[in-house]
Amino acid sequence: MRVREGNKEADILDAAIKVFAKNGFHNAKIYKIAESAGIATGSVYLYFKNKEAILNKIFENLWGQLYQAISELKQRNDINSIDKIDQLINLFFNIFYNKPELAIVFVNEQINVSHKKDGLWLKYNERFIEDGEEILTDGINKGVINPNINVKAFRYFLLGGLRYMLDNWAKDQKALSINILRQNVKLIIKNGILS
Amino acid sequence: MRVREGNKEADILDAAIKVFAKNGFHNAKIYKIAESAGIATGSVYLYFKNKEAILNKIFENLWGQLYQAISELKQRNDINSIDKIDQLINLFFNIFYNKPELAIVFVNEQINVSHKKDGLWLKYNERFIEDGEEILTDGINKGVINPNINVKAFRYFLLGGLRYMLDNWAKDQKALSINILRQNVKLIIKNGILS
Amino acid sequence: MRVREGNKEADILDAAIKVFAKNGFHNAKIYKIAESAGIATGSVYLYFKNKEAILNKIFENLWGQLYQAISELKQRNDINSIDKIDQLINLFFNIFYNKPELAIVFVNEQINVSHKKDGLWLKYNERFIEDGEEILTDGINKGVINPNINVKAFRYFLLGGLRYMLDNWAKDQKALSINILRQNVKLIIKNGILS
Amino acid sequence: MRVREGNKEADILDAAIKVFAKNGFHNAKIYKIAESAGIATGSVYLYFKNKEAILNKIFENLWGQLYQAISELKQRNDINSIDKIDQLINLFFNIFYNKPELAIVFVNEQINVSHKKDGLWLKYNERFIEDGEEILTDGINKGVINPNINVKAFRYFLLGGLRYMLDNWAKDQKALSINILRQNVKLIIKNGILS
DNA sequence: CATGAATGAGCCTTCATTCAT
DNA sequence: AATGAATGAAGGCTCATTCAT
Repeated sequence: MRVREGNKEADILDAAIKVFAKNGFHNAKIYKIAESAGIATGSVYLYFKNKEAILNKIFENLWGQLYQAISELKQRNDINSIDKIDQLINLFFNIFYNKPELAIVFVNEQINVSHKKDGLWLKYNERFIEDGEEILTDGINKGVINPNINVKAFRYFLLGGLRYMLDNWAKDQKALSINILRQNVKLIIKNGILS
Repeated sequence: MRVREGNKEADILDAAIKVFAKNGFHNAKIYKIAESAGIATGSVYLYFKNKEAILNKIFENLWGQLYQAISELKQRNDINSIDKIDQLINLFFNIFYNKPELAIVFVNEQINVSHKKDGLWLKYNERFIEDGEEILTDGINKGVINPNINVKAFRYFLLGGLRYMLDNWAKDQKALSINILRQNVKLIIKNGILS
Repeated sequence: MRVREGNKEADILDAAIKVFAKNGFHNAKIYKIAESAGIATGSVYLYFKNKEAILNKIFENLWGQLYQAISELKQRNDINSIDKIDQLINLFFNIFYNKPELAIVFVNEQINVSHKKDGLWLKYNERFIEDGEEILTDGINKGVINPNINVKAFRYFLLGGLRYMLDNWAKDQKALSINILRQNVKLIIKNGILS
Repeated sequence: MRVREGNKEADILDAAIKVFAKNGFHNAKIYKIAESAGIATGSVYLYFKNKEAILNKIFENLWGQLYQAISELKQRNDINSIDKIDQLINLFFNIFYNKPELAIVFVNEQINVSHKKDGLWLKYNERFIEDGEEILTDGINKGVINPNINVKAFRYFLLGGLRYMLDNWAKDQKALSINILRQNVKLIIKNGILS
């Protein structure tokens, strides 16, 4: 039998991230992904049921990583809630630091991932949200975070802000350093923009 | 494209917003838009060159409106920069207050709008950005806004946060009132989350 | 609007019968059917949901015709059961007399027709069988048909014999006249082969 | 194609009969046949040139058996023509008695067997037909069979009837015993259905 | 001989766009 | 202007067959 050299599944995922980032999910052609992965078109289907399953796997990996990290973060006793949110922000920048194409996919293709309950990414996502809200609530209860902040509203705003920053950075990395973005998020989130 | 009584162009745009919001640009069928607009499929092409042109027009209208509003806002002398940013935030919530479907299209389909230079929306968008940055810079110069804030980073963060909030609100309007969202953005932006 | 000339649905069915007869259902290409019908490939799908639906329609028409005919035959009072069976045999030969390709499809593609309950052909087929068995049972009860004949076995044998005859005739019409076949079926069925 | 212990060629043929019977030739997947035969997909091609060759072999074996049997039958002097036809009918029922799946393949997939002259099954088939017609002609000449019977028409009718009976029996063996079918064929063929 | 991963030709189907009326 | 039937390019996916091991 022919033995697989390397990891074809990973090759396909990497190729798909590139093609999805460049063309968007709907304009991404399977044969382009296969070409980029250095395999034949049909071989894609040895590893993934269909085009959507590739995108699902990308998000499964991503949200799995995000959930794993926030889960550990939540349990730490050595830092307070504000520092945990600081680390949470770092988390996003670190994950995408060397992967601008992944950032573009993360931000723009979430809408195309299947929301069927069989998706593992959805579970990770839900748990991530739970842990994130828990960190915030904990901060409010402990008096370090403004109790007037609505947890859900904060989540939307922070995540949305991060996503849009990452997307813009990824599309033109020279325009603005990722670290400037990181610092500004933290600054605004913690202190607002008043001088 | 002559516009008759009943304004079919507007009918098509309204229909397209509904269908784009529900299915996404790539899964939106022209015949569904036509059906929703109460005209025949082929008639869509009397008013728009193609599917993309419909989306372009939606964004042209939107960014035109946004530019118009920020332009006026910028020139006001009766309020300071912080209040102008306050009004800017209001602007977004007000525009989409009764148009959740338009919010969904605004947030999710920006990526599908042609970036060719012939697009009027792009000009409005650029000018909107210019005016927005001017308001912020002005605030910094006048000492009311923290000078450590990077103008571009702030723009990405605020717009991203607003977009994501609006998207989530639009998809489940009962979950969180739009005014809670509005208040929280302002609170966070101005004061941060520290208690 | 473009007005249909002739009857495209009928054109497609005729074309499909030709292509199915020549290549079999699974080797029949939609573009070949379209070509034969004088239309574009995509136009086939204006009239039929998919390839299978074309075959279904062919069988719906056929069994509808057969059911209609046997239904009338059953109710006749002017002829006895034996004559009804005689007419039943005629029925098959008459239907396919000028349509050898249809005969080939009828015999060979029945197996590829969907047996889902939504198929109208199935209802016609079931009713045809009911009426056929009724005619035979009636003949037995009235003493004109040998009571040792099993109704179902007879049905299988007669229909199978007719089908195979028609198939062979259709594939080589010069080899044996359809009327010789017709006479022989009747002869054998009624009297057997003993001299 | 060397045959080893366990006779993989036979295993493949048995597996193929099952899969062909269940799904039909065109919906039968090679990997399913291999799976059922307990070998790897690629190994099928060590024993058969391609999918069609498997079907050819099935028919070669079948028609070889049928030819062999009719050949012996033809030469017998101890029974008359009518009894030979009786035995001929038995022949079909006996061959498929314990092999309903083979019956289904025999009846439905004949159309998919290659008719290229290189097929051994075709020779057996032709010789079978010759011998069968000879038996009938002999019966006519000896006055035991009705001389009005057309030999070819009789062949079509009998074989068609038998095929269809076997197919229906194989698909629902509980509905009607194979022996009832057998008796009815003989009854009808010999005496007709008149009472 | 045996394996099963890899290949890639091939086709059904969709749907944005066109155009005869 | 309006219609909607007709078009046909395009691509996701299947699976018989191959071949490196």
